[in-house]
Amino acid sequence: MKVPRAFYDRATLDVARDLLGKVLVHNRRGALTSGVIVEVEAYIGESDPACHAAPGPTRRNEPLYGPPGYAYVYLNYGIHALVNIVTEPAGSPAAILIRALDPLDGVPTMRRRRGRAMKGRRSRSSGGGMPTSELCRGPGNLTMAMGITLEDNRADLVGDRLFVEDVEHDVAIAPGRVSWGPRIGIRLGAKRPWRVWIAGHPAVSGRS
DNA sequence: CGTTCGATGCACT
DNA sequence: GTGCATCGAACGT
Repeated sequence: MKVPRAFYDRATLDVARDLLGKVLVHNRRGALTSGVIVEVEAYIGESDPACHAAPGPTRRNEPLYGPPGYAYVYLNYGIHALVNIVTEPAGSPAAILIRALDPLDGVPTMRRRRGRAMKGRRSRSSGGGMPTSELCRGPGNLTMAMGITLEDNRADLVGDRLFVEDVEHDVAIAPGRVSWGPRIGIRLGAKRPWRVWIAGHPAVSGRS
Protein backbone atom coordinates (compact mmCIF):
# COMPACT_ATOMS: atom_id res chain seq x y z
CA MET A 1 0.00 0.00 0.00
CA LYS A 2 1.31 3.41 -0.98
CA VAL A 3 2.13 5.73 1.92
CA PRO A 4 -0.21 8.77 1.99
CA ARG A 5 0.92 12.39 2.22
CA ALA A 6 -0.11 12.61 5.88
CA PHE A 7 2.72 10.20 6.68
CA TYR A 8 5.27 12.83 5.68
CA ASP A 9 3.42 15.71 7.34
CA ARG A 10 4.91 14.98 10.77
CA ALA A 11 8.00 15.60 12.89
CA THR A 12 10.98 14.65 10.72
CA LEU A 13 12.66 12.33 13.22
CA ASP A 14 9.44 10.36 13.58
CA VAL A 15 9.14 10.04 9.81
CA ALA A 16 12.79 8.99 9.58
CA ARG A 17 12.34 6.13 12.01
CA ASP A 18 9.08 5.05 10.42
CA LEU A 19 10.67 4.94 6.96
CA LEU A 20 12.88 2.05 8.07
CA GLY A 21 11.38 -1.18 6.79
CA LYS A 22 9.24 0.55 4.19
CA VAL A 23 9.90 0.09 0.47
CA LEU A 24 11.10 2.79 -1.91
CA VAL A 25 9.85 2.24 -5.46
CA HIS A 26 11.02 3.91 -8.67
CA ASN A 27 9.51 3.48 -12.11
CA ARG A 28 11.72 4.72 -14.92
CA ARG A 29 10.30 4.09 -18.36
CA GLY A 30 8.65 0.93 -17.15
CA ALA A 31 11.82 -0.33 -15.51
CA LEU A 32 10.71 -0.95 -11.93
CA THR A 33 13.19 -1.05 -9.07
CA SER A 34 12.52 -1.17 -5.35
CA GLY A 35 14.22 -1.80 -2.04
CA VAL A 36 13.61 -1.88 1.69
CA ILE A 37 14.84 1.31 3.40
CA VAL A 38 17.49 0.39 5.98
CA GLU A 39 19.34 3.69 6.58
CA VAL A 40 18.32 7.38 6.47
CA GLU A 41 19.45 10.77 7.76
CA ALA A 42 17.34 13.76 8.84
CA TYR A 43 18.13 17.37 7.88
CA ILE A 44 15.96 19.74 9.82
CA GLY A 45 15.47 23.47 9.47
CA GLU A 46 17.56 26.58 8.87
CA SER A 47 19.22 26.13 12.28
CA ASP A 48 20.75 22.83 11.13
CA PRO A 49 24.06 23.86 9.51
CA ALA A 50 24.15 20.71 7.38
CA CYS A 51 20.64 21.22 6.00
CA HIS A 52 20.47 22.81 2.58
CA ALA A 53 17.99 25.28 4.06
CA ALA A 54 20.71 26.70 6.34
CA PRO A 55 21.39 29.72 4.04
CA GLY A 56 17.68 30.50 3.89
CA PRO A 57 15.46 30.09 0.84
CA THR A 58 17.27 29.82 -2.51
CA ARG A 59 16.38 28.53 -5.94
CA ARG A 60 17.97 25.18 -5.24
CA ASN A 61 16.45 24.38 -1.85
CA GLU A 62 12.96 25.51 -2.81
CA PRO A 63 11.46 21.99 -2.51
CA LEU A 64 12.47 21.88 1.17
CA TYR A 65 10.16 24.80 1.89
CA GLY A 66 7.30 23.24 -0.05
CA PRO A 67 4.65 20.77 1.09
CA PRO A 68 5.64 17.33 2.46
CA GLY A 69 5.64 14.17 0.39
CA TYR A 70 7.77 15.45 -2.47
CA ALA A 71 11.26 14.44 -3.57
CA TYR A 72 14.26 16.73 -3.24
CA VAL A 73 17.03 15.45 -5.53
CA TYR A 74 20.29 17.29 -6.06
CA LEU A 75 23.72 16.61 -7.49
CA ASN A 76 26.67 16.51 -5.18
CA TYR A 77 30.36 16.29 -5.94
CA GLY A 78 29.32 16.73 -9.55
CA ILE A 79 28.70 13.03 -9.80
CA HIS A 80 26.04 11.66 -7.49
CA ALA A 81 22.33 12.40 -7.40
CA LEU A 82 21.12 12.20 -3.79
CA VAL A 83 17.46 11.64 -3.03
CA ASN A 84 15.61 13.20 -0.09
CA ILE A 85 12.02 13.07 1.06
CA VAL A 86 10.50 16.39 2.14
CA THR A 87 8.76 16.34 5.52
CA GLU A 88 6.78 18.69 7.78
CA PRO A 89 4.28 21.33 6.67
CA ALA A 90 5.07 23.84 3.93
CA GLY A 91 7.24 26.66 5.24
CA SER A 92 9.10 24.34 7.62
CA PRO A 93 12.13 23.20 5.62
CA ALA A 94 13.17 19.63 6.44
CA ALA A 95 13.94 16.42 4.60
CA ILE A 96 15.23 12.89 4.97
CA LEU A 97 18.17 11.57 2.95
CA ILE A 98 17.79 7.97 1.83
CA ARG A 99 21.19 6.35 2.43
CA ALA A 100 20.72 2.63 1.89
CA LEU A 101 18.24 0.05 0.64
CA ASP A 102 17.99 -3.71 0.68
CA PRO A 103 17.16 -4.44 -2.99
CA LEU A 104 13.81 -6.09 -3.65
CA ASP A 105 12.66 -5.76 -7.28
CA GLY A 106 14.66 -5.08 -10.43
CA VAL A 107 17.96 -6.45 -9.16
CA PRO A 108 19.22 -7.28 -12.69
CA THR A 109 18.44 -3.70 -13.72
CA MET A 110 20.33 -2.39 -10.71
CA ARG A 111 23.29 -4.57 -11.49
CA ARG A 112 23.39 -3.35 -15.05
CA ARG A 113 23.21 0.31 -14.01
CA ARG A 114 25.96 -0.08 -11.41
CA GLY A 115 28.17 -1.88 -13.88
CA ARG A 116 27.66 0.63 -16.66
CA ALA A 117 28.95 3.46 -14.45
CA MET A 118 32.31 1.76 -14.28
CA LYS A 119 32.71 1.96 -18.02
CA GLY A 120 36.05 3.43 -18.94
CA ARG A 121 37.64 2.62 -15.61
CA ARG A 122 39.62 -0.41 -14.76
CA SER A 123 37.73 -2.47 -12.26
CA ARG A 124 37.65 -5.96 -10.93
CA SER A 125 34.87 -5.78 -8.37
CA SER A 126 32.05 -4.09 -10.26
CA GLY A 127 28.98 -5.41 -11.99
CA GLY A 128 28.67 -9.14 -12.22
CA GLY A 129 30.14 -10.32 -8.97
CA MET A 130 28.79 -7.62 -6.70
CA PRO A 131 26.67 -8.93 -3.80
CA THR A 132 23.04 -7.84 -3.95
CA SER A 133 23.34 -6.13 -0.56
CA GLU A 134 25.95 -3.75 -1.98
CA LEU A 135 23.91 -2.53 -4.95
CA CYS A 136 22.11 0.16 -2.93
CA ARG A 137 24.65 0.67 -0.13
CA GLY A 138 25.29 4.41 0.12
CA PRO A 139 23.21 7.39 -1.07
CA GLY A 140 25.04 7.78 -4.37
CA ASN A 141 25.00 4.10 -5.12
CA LEU A 142 21.29 3.66 -4.54
CA THR A 143 20.27 6.49 -6.87
CA MET A 144 22.48 5.02 -9.57
CA ALA A 145 21.03 1.53 -9.07
CA MET A 146 17.46 2.82 -9.12
CA GLY A 147 17.99 5.22 -12.00
CA ILE A 148 17.00 8.24 -9.88
CA THR A 149 18.27 11.46 -11.47
CA LEU A 150 17.77 15.22 -11.23
CA GLU A 151 14.64 14.70 -13.33
CA ASP A 152 13.09 13.22 -10.21
CA ASN A 153 13.56 16.46 -8.27
CA ARG A 154 10.17 17.72 -7.02
CA ALA A 155 8.51 14.40 -7.87
CA ASP A 156 5.23 13.89 -6.03
CA LEU A 157 5.68 10.87 -3.78
CA VAL A 158 1.93 10.35 -3.85
CA GLY A 159 2.28 9.46 -7.52
CA ASP A 160 3.35 6.56 -9.70
CA ARG A 161 6.94 7.44 -10.57
CA LEU A 162 8.64 7.55 -7.17
CA PHE A 163 6.91 6.54 -3.95
CA VAL A 164 7.09 4.63 -0.68
CA GLU A 165 5.15 1.45 -0.01
CA ASP A 166 4.23 -0.39 3.15
CA VAL A 167 4.39 -4.04 2.13
CA GLU A 168 5.30 -7.45 3.49
CA HIS A 169 8.92 -8.47 3.08
CA ASP A 170 11.52 -10.54 4.89
CA VAL A 171 13.80 -7.79 6.20
CA ALA A 172 13.78 -7.99 9.99
CA ILE A 173 13.29 -4.73 11.88
CA ALA A 174 12.73 -6.04 15.37
CA PRO A 175 12.58 -3.37 18.09
CA GLY A 176 16.05 -2.76 19.44
CA ARG A 177 17.56 -3.25 16.00
CA VAL A 178 16.92 0.41 15.23
CA SER A 179 20.05 2.48 15.96
CA TRP A 180 20.61 6.26 16.09
CA GLY A 181 23.93 8.04 15.61
CA PRO A 182 25.76 11.00 14.05
CA ARG A 183 25.27 11.77 10.38
CA ILE A 184 27.98 10.71 7.97
CA GLY A 185 30.06 12.70 5.51
CA ILE A 186 29.26 16.21 6.72
CA ARG A 187 31.40 18.79 8.49
CA LEU A 188 28.98 21.16 10.19
CA GLY A 189 26.37 19.77 12.53
CA ALA A 190 28.07 16.39 12.56
CA LYS A 191 27.27 15.76 16.20
CA ARG A 192 23.51 15.65 15.86
CA PRO A 193 22.37 12.00 16.13
CA TRP A 194 19.99 12.21 13.22
CA ARG A 195 21.10 9.13 11.31
CA VAL A 196 18.89 6.06 11.77
CA TRP A 197 19.55 2.56 10.56
CA ILE A 198 18.76 -1.11 11.07
CA ALA A 199 21.62 -2.41 13.18
CA GLY A 200 23.71 -5.09 11.55
CA HIS A 201 22.05 -4.94 8.17
CA PRO A 202 24.63 -5.64 5.43
CA ALA A 203 23.38 -2.83 3.18
CA VAL A 204 23.99 -0.11 5.79
CA SER A 205 26.85 2.19 4.76
CA GLY A 206 29.84 3.48 6.68
CA ARG A 207 30.77 0.45 8.71
CA SER A 208 34.31 -0.34 9.75
C1' DC B 1 44.23 -3.87 6.97
C1' DG B 2 44.68 1.71 6.67
C1' DT B 3 44.62 6.54 4.35
C1' DT B 4 44.73 9.63 0.38
C1' DC B 5 43.01 11.55 -3.65
C1' DG B 6 40.88 12.43 -8.36
C1' DA B 7 36.60 12.74 -10.87
C1' DT B 8 33.02 15.98 -11.85
C1' DG B 9 28.74 19.78 -11.97
C1' DC B 10 26.64 23.35 -10.04
C1' DA B 11 24.76 26.52 -6.46
C1' DC B 12 26.19 30.16 -4.04
C1' DT B 13 29.52 34.19 -2.35
C1' DG C 1 36.54 30.84 -7.19
C1' DT C 2 35.06 27.63 -3.33
C1' DG C 3 33.01 23.78 -1.33
C1' DC C 4 30.43 20.03 -1.10
C1' DA C 5 24.89 15.06 2.64
C1' DT C 6 30.31 10.47 -2.51
C1' DC C 7 32.72 6.65 -4.49
C1' DG C 8 36.31 3.58 -5.41
C1' DA C 9 41.08 3.12 -7.21
C1' DA C 10 45.55 3.42 -5.74
C1' DC C 11 48.65 3.58 -2.81
C1' DG C 12 51.18 2.69 2.09
C1' DT C 13 51.79 -0.46 6.27
